[in-house]
Amino acid sequence: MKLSAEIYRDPNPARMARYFLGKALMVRTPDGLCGGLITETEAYGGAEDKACHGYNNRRTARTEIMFAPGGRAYVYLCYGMHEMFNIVTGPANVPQAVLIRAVAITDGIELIARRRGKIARKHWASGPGRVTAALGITRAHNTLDLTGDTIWLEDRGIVVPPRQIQKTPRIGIDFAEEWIDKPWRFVWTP
DNA sequence: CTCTCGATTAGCT
DNA sequence: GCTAATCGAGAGA
Repeated sequence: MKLSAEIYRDPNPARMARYFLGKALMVRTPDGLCGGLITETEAYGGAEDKACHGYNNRRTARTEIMFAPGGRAYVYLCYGMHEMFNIVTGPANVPQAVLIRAVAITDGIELIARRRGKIARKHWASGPGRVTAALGITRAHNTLDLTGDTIWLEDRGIVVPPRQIQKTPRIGIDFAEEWIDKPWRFVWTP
Protein backbone atom coordinates (compact mmCIF):
# COMPACT_ATOMS: atom_id res chain seq x y z
CA MET A 1 0.00 0.00 0.00
CA LYS A 2 1.00 3.60 -0.65
CA LEU A 3 3.07 5.27 2.07
CA SER A 4 1.12 8.02 3.85
CA ALA A 5 2.31 11.58 4.41
CA GLU A 6 3.16 11.13 8.11
CA ILE A 7 5.69 8.39 7.31
CA TYR A 8 8.00 10.93 5.69
CA ARG A 9 8.25 13.27 8.67
CA ASP A 10 10.94 11.42 10.65
CA PRO A 11 13.50 14.09 11.68
CA ASN A 12 16.40 11.62 11.44
CA PRO A 13 17.51 11.47 7.75
CA ALA A 14 19.70 8.37 8.17
CA ARG A 15 16.82 6.44 9.73
CA MET A 16 14.60 7.49 6.82
CA ALA A 17 17.21 6.40 4.26
CA ARG A 18 17.42 3.00 5.95
CA TYR A 19 13.62 2.76 6.08
CA PHE A 20 13.15 3.30 2.33
CA LEU A 21 15.19 0.18 1.47
CA GLY A 22 12.80 -2.49 0.19
CA LYS A 23 9.97 -0.04 -0.48
CA ALA A 24 8.63 0.17 -4.04
CA LEU A 25 9.11 3.40 -6.00
CA MET A 26 6.36 3.75 -8.61
CA VAL A 27 6.09 6.21 -11.50
CA ARG A 28 3.17 6.73 -13.88
CA THR A 29 3.99 8.48 -17.17
CA PRO A 30 1.96 8.84 -20.40
CA ASP A 31 3.72 5.75 -21.76
CA GLY A 32 2.91 3.52 -18.82
CA LEU A 33 3.47 2.49 -15.21
CA CYS A 34 6.79 1.28 -13.92
CA GLY A 35 8.69 0.89 -10.69
CA GLY A 36 10.96 -1.22 -8.53
CA LEU A 37 12.28 -1.91 -5.07
CA ILE A 38 14.68 0.65 -3.62
CA THR A 39 18.07 -0.97 -2.97
CA GLU A 40 20.39 1.95 -2.34
CA THR A 41 19.88 5.31 -0.61
CA GLU A 42 21.81 8.21 0.83
CA ALA A 43 20.72 10.63 3.54
CA TYR A 44 21.31 14.34 3.27
CA GLY A 45 20.20 16.81 5.80
CA GLY A 46 20.19 19.11 8.61
CA ALA A 47 21.52 22.63 8.20
CA GLU A 48 24.87 21.31 9.53
CA ASP A 49 25.49 18.75 6.75
CA LYS A 50 28.07 20.27 4.41
CA ALA A 51 27.18 17.76 1.69
CA CYS A 52 23.54 18.90 1.69
CA HIS A 53 22.31 21.52 -0.77
CA GLY A 54 20.50 23.13 2.14
CA TYR A 55 23.68 23.44 4.20
CA ASN A 56 23.59 26.40 6.57
CA ASN A 57 19.90 26.80 5.71
CA ARG A 58 20.72 28.01 2.21
CA ARG A 59 17.32 28.72 0.69
CA THR A 60 17.23 29.33 -3.06
CA ALA A 61 14.74 28.60 -5.83
CA ARG A 62 16.29 25.14 -6.18
CA THR A 63 16.68 24.19 -2.52
CA GLU A 64 13.37 25.58 -1.28
CA ILE A 65 11.62 22.24 -1.74
CA MET A 66 14.02 20.62 0.75
CA PHE A 67 12.54 22.82 3.47
CA ALA A 68 9.01 21.52 2.83
CA PRO A 69 7.55 18.89 5.17
CA GLY A 70 8.60 15.34 4.15
CA GLY A 71 6.75 13.59 1.36
CA ARG A 72 7.66 15.61 -1.73
CA ALA A 73 9.99 14.93 -4.68
CA TYR A 74 13.24 16.86 -5.15
CA VAL A 75 14.67 16.37 -8.64
CA TYR A 76 17.66 18.35 -9.88
CA LEU A 77 20.15 18.26 -12.73
CA CYS A 78 23.71 17.20 -11.96
CA TYR A 79 26.79 17.42 -14.21
CA GLY A 80 24.60 19.08 -16.81
CA MET A 81 23.02 15.80 -17.91
CA HIS A 82 21.80 13.55 -15.10
CA GLU A 83 18.62 14.05 -13.09
CA MET A 84 18.78 13.02 -9.42
CA PHE A 85 15.68 11.91 -7.58
CA ASN A 86 15.37 12.63 -3.86
CA ILE A 87 12.62 12.11 -1.33
CA VAL A 88 12.16 15.17 0.88
CA THR A 89 11.89 14.03 4.51
CA GLY A 90 11.59 15.45 8.00
CA PRO A 91 9.60 18.35 9.46
CA ALA A 92 9.00 21.70 7.78
CA ASN A 93 11.84 24.22 7.62
CA VAL A 94 14.59 21.62 7.98
CA PRO A 95 16.51 20.89 4.74
CA GLN A 96 16.44 17.12 4.58
CA ALA A 97 16.22 14.55 1.75
CA VAL A 98 17.11 11.00 0.77
CA LEU A 99 18.79 10.38 -2.60
CA ILE A 100 17.64 7.21 -4.34
CA ARG A 101 20.77 5.68 -5.84
CA ALA A 102 19.49 2.31 -7.08
CA VAL A 103 16.27 0.40 -7.70
CA ALA A 104 15.55 -3.22 -8.65
CA ILE A 105 12.94 -3.04 -11.41
CA THR A 106 9.78 -5.05 -10.74
CA ASP A 107 7.07 -3.30 -12.78
CA GLY A 108 7.06 -2.08 -16.38
CA ILE A 109 9.87 -4.32 -17.60
CA GLU A 110 9.01 -3.87 -21.28
CA LEU A 111 8.68 -0.11 -20.98
CA ILE A 112 12.05 0.18 -19.28
CA ALA A 113 13.72 -2.20 -21.72
CA ARG A 114 12.62 0.20 -24.44
CA ARG A 115 13.87 3.26 -22.55
CA ARG A 116 17.26 1.77 -21.70
CA GLY A 117 17.94 0.44 -25.19
CA LYS A 118 20.83 -2.01 -25.31
CA ILE A 119 22.02 -1.31 -21.77
CA ALA A 120 22.41 -4.51 -19.72
CA ARG A 121 19.54 -5.16 -17.33
CA LYS A 122 21.80 -5.09 -14.28
CA HIS A 123 22.62 -1.48 -15.16
CA TRP A 124 19.05 -0.36 -15.79
CA ALA A 125 18.67 1.48 -12.50
CA SER A 126 21.90 1.03 -10.55
CA GLY A 127 23.15 4.58 -10.01
CA PRO A 128 21.22 7.78 -9.29
CA GLY A 129 21.26 9.00 -12.89
CA ARG A 130 20.19 5.58 -14.11
CA VAL A 131 17.24 5.41 -11.71
CA THR A 132 15.69 8.53 -13.24
CA ALA A 133 16.54 7.46 -16.79
CA ALA A 134 14.90 4.06 -16.26
CA LEU A 135 11.77 5.27 -14.47
CA GLY A 136 11.27 8.34 -16.65
CA ILE A 137 11.72 10.82 -13.82
CA THR A 138 12.63 14.37 -14.90
CA ARG A 139 12.69 17.83 -13.36
CA ALA A 140 9.02 18.02 -14.29
CA HIS A 141 8.51 15.79 -11.22
CA ASN A 142 10.30 18.25 -8.94
CA THR A 143 8.17 19.30 -5.93
CA LEU A 144 5.43 16.72 -6.66
CA ASP A 145 3.58 15.31 -3.66
CA LEU A 146 4.49 11.63 -3.14
CA THR A 147 0.99 10.82 -1.92
CA GLY A 148 -0.36 11.74 -5.38
CA ASP A 149 -0.84 9.37 -8.32
CA THR A 150 2.09 10.34 -10.56
CA ILE A 151 5.02 9.25 -8.39
CA TRP A 152 4.74 7.48 -5.06
CA LEU A 153 6.14 4.83 -2.70
CA GLU A 154 4.51 1.56 -1.67
CA ASP A 155 5.05 -0.77 1.24
CA ARG A 156 4.69 -4.31 -0.11
CA GLY A 157 5.35 -5.97 3.19
CA ILE A 158 8.92 -6.75 2.32
CA VAL A 159 11.14 -7.04 5.38
CA VAL A 160 14.80 -6.18 4.91
CA PRO A 161 16.95 -7.99 7.50
CA PRO A 162 19.66 -5.79 9.06
CA ARG A 163 22.32 -8.28 8.05
CA GLN A 164 21.57 -7.60 4.37
CA ILE A 165 22.20 -3.88 4.78
CA GLN A 166 25.59 -2.32 4.27
CA LYS A 167 26.36 1.15 5.67
CA THR A 168 29.06 3.21 3.96
CA PRO A 169 30.11 6.85 3.54
CA ARG A 170 28.33 8.79 0.82
CA ILE A 171 29.56 8.95 -2.79
CA GLY A 172 30.91 11.99 -4.63
CA ILE A 173 30.97 14.48 -1.78
CA ASP A 174 34.73 14.95 -1.32
CA PHE A 175 34.09 18.64 -0.65
CA ALA A 176 32.10 18.02 2.54
CA GLU A 177 35.06 18.02 4.94
CA GLU A 178 34.20 16.42 8.30
CA TRP A 179 30.93 15.09 6.83
CA ILE A 180 32.70 13.00 4.17
CA ASP A 181 32.95 9.92 6.36
CA LYS A 182 29.47 9.93 7.88
CA PRO A 183 28.00 6.47 7.11
CA TRP A 184 24.80 7.78 5.55
CA ARG A 185 24.73 5.53 2.47
CA PHE A 186 22.67 2.33 2.75
CA VAL A 187 22.91 -0.58 0.35
CA TRP A 188 20.54 -3.54 0.42
CA THR A 189 21.80 -6.79 -1.09
CA PRO A 190 18.85 -9.24 -1.04
C1' DC B 1 26.90 39.45 -16.17
C1' DT B 2 30.59 35.96 -16.01
C1' DC B 3 32.83 32.00 -14.25
C1' DT B 4 33.30 27.61 -12.03
C1' DC B 5 32.16 23.07 -11.15
C1' DG B 6 29.02 19.42 -9.62
C1' DA B 7 25.08 13.98 -4.73
C1' DT B 8 27.49 10.98 -12.75
C1' DT B 9 27.77 7.95 -16.66
C1' DA B 10 29.37 5.67 -20.87
C1' DG B 11 32.84 4.48 -23.70
C1' DC B 12 37.47 3.74 -24.69
C1' DT B 13 42.41 2.35 -23.27
C1' DG C 1 41.73 3.48 -15.07
C1' DC C 2 40.68 7.94 -17.60
C1' DT C 3 37.90 11.45 -19.29
C1' DA C 4 34.52 13.92 -22.35
C1' DA C 5 29.91 15.25 -22.30
C1' DT C 6 26.83 19.31 -21.05
C1' DC C 7 24.14 23.04 -18.47
C1' DG C 8 22.36 25.62 -14.82
C1' DA C 9 22.84 26.92 -9.79
C1' DG C 10 25.26 29.76 -6.95
C1' DA C 11 28.67 33.09 -5.92
C1' DG C 12 31.16 37.13 -6.78
C1' DA C 13 31.81 41.59 -9.40
